[in-house]
Amino acid sequence: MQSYTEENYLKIIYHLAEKTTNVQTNAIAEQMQTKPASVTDMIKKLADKGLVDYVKYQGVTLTETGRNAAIDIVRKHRLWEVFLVDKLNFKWDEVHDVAEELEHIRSIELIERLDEFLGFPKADPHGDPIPDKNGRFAKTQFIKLIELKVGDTGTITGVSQHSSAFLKHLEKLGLTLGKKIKISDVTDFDGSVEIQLADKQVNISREVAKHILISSNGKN
Amino acid sequence: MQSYTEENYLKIIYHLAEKTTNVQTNAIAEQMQTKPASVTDMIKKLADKGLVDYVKYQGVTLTETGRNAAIDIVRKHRLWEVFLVDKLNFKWDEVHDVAEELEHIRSIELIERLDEFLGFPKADPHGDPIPDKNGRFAKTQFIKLIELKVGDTGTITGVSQHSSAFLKHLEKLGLTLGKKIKISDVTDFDGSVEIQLADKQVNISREVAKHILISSNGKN
DNA sequence: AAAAATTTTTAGATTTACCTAAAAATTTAA
DNA sequence: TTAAATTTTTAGGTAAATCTAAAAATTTTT
Ligand SMILES: [Mn+2]
Ligand SMILES: [Mn+2]
Ligand SMILES: [Mn+2]
Ligand SMILES: [Mn+2]
Repeated sequence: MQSYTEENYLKIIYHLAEKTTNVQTNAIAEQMQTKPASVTDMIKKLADKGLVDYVKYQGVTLTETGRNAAIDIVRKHRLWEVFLVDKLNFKWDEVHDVAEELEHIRSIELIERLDEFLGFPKADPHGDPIPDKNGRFAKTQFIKLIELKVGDTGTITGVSQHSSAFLKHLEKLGLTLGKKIKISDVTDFDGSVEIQLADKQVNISREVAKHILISSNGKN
Repeated sequence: MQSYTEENYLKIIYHLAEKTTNVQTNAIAEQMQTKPASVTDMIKKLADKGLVDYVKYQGVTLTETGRNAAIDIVRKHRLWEVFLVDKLNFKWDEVHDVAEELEHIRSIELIERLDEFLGFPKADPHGDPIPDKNGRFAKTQFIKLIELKVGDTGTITGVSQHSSAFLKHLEKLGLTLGKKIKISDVTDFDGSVEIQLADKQVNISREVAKHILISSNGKN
C-alpha cells in the first residue's frame, strides 16, 4: 500500500512519461511543487518498493507494478471528475482539485460501483480516457487544433490544458467537448485561428489552439 | 485548517463527550487505536490551536470552534454514508470504513452539492442525525429497545452499535430501520426479548436489544 | 490516611516527507 | 576539449505523529 504522497509521485511520473521518454528529477519536483532534493529521496523509496526503476542521474521509469498503481489513481481521478460534473453539476473547470483528493480514497468496491453508477464512462469531462478496472483504455488518436489547415473539419474531443482559466475561456467561446468545427482561416501575422461553429464564428489565439484536441473528420 | 489526524481526534472527542462528561486520555487512545502518550501530545496541540480546553490530568473539552469542526466531520461522514447506500447500493454494514476516509475531503461546495443531490437527508443509514450546513440537527429522542415492556410498540429508528457483525445480524432477522415492532415477551431467565414484526416473530438476546433504538409509539 | 492501583504526563526516540546548502555528475557552449 | 551552466545527489536538519519506558498525579482500596 502506498501513501498519498507516493501515489501522487507515481501519477506524476506516469503523466510525465507520456510526454518525455526520460523522466527527470527537476520535472517531477516542479509538478509536485517541491524541491529536487526531496524528489531524489522519494525516488529512492519508490525504487526500494519496486515501483520504479532508478539509475542515479539517469532519470526514472515506472515498473509494471508502478505503472498499474499509477493507472489506478488516474482511473479514480477521472471517474470522480465525471461524478462531479454529471451528478453534482460541477463545471469542467471546477473538478480537478476535488478529484485530486478523492483519487486517494482506498476502496476497490467503491470505484467499481461508482463506475457502474456513472454508466461505465469512457472519457472524463476533459476528454481524457478512463481506464477500465483492468487498467485498459483506448489510445486516443487526437490531433491538436493548431495542426489543422484551413478547410479541415473535426470535433472537439479533448483539451491538453486543465487550468480553470483556460477551461472557462473555452466555455465562454462555446468551444466545449462534442462541438463540430471547421477551420475557416489562419492569420499569418499572429497564427490565430478563425473557427466556424454550427451557429457562430470565433477567433482563438495560437496558444489556445495548441491545447484543443480534435478528432478529425478527415483533412481537407 | 486541521490535518486528517486532528480531525479524527476532534470527532472522537465529540463522540466521547456525548456519553461521558469528562473525556479521558485513555478513552481517546482506545478509540484512536493509539497510546495514551500520543494522545497527550495531540491534546496539547489541539489546545494550542484553540480547539479544546485542556487542564493537565483533568481531561479535555471541545471549544466552540472545536465542536463546530467536529460536527462538520460528522456531517460529512453521514452524508457520504447515505450516498454509498442510496446511490451505490452498499449495505448499511459496509459503509463505515469508506466514510471514514471520505469525511476528510475538503470542499465545502462538494458537501453542499452532495447534500442537495441526496435530497437533504435528515438521518444516515444507521438512523444517526445529519447536521445541516450550519451544524444544527434535532436531538434524537430514542429509547433503547431493552427498556420497552411487554405490549409496547414502536419503530426501529436507529442502532447504537455499528459493527458489521451486529448490523448483518439485524439484517438477517429483518430488524432494519423503519420496521414496526411490538414487544410480545421478555424472558426472565436470560433477558432475551420476543419481538412481533408485521410478518413474523423473532427472538433477540438482551445484548442485541440494548443496541436497537426505538421511536416509541407510546408505552403500553 | 497510607498503600495500592490506575491514569496521565514527560523524556527520549523513530519514521515520513520535507527543507537548505554544498558537492558531484552530466550536459551544453565556447 | 576545456569551461560554464545545469541537473542531480548527498549531508545534515526540521516538524508531525507516533512509540516505549519511566516518572508524576489522581483515584480507589484498605
Ligand atoms: Mn483532473
Ligand atoms: Mn480530467
Ligand atoms: Mn459510520
Ligand atoms: Mn452512520
